[in-house]
Amino acid sequence: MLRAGGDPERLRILELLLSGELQVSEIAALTKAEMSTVSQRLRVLLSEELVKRRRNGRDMFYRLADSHVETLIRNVIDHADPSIPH
Amino acid sequence: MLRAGGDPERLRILELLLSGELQVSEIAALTKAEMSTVSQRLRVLLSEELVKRRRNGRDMFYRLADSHVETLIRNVIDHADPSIPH
DNA sequence: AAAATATATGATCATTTATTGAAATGTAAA
DNA sequence: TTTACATTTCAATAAATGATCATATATTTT
Repeated sequence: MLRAGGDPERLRILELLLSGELQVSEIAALTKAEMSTVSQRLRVLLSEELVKRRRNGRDMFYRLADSHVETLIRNVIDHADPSIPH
Repeated sequence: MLRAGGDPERLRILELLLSGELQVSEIAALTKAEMSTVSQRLRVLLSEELVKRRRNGRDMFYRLADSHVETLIRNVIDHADPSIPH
């Protein structure tokens, strides 16, 4: 699970999801990566249950899996830079 | 930082340190690994500031770096298996 | 049903990362 | 001041990981 969050690009996705649901294309745009790359990254995060997803028509919306994950990400950010307010 | 904790063997060391300080030889014995291997793992944890160390004579004692790390580890354990009491 | 859009999958390849034994370092004891 | 002990570093090999691309699947629109 930590390993899944351990890649900078995947962590970046988790951080983006702190603000709410996003679809793959949105994440691709925000992180400037190919959709297939993003899809791969999401697959890893999904397999470690760091994120969940729901389908809406042809879109797939991803979100953080639960409050543990949210706590974890915030905790990591705080450890990395305690000066950033929560 | 997450990557440092993302290796199962290194995470195992962090878990052991939840209970308090340990010296390298103790960790080696507990995890059944070569001391040089343990030393390498500790170096990674140290470089990401997940652990700190102090020297006492020829022994080197390692401990978790701070409360963030402790929170992080407990949070990970809880996410992995919420049935384990804290 | 075909076309268009959105996402997922699998294979490959380059890069990173981990492990190990041997040599080196630092500390204390004889 | 030699010897022993604990830990670290080094260099080499072995293994795991991530990016990319071509292809596949799913859903909606026409």
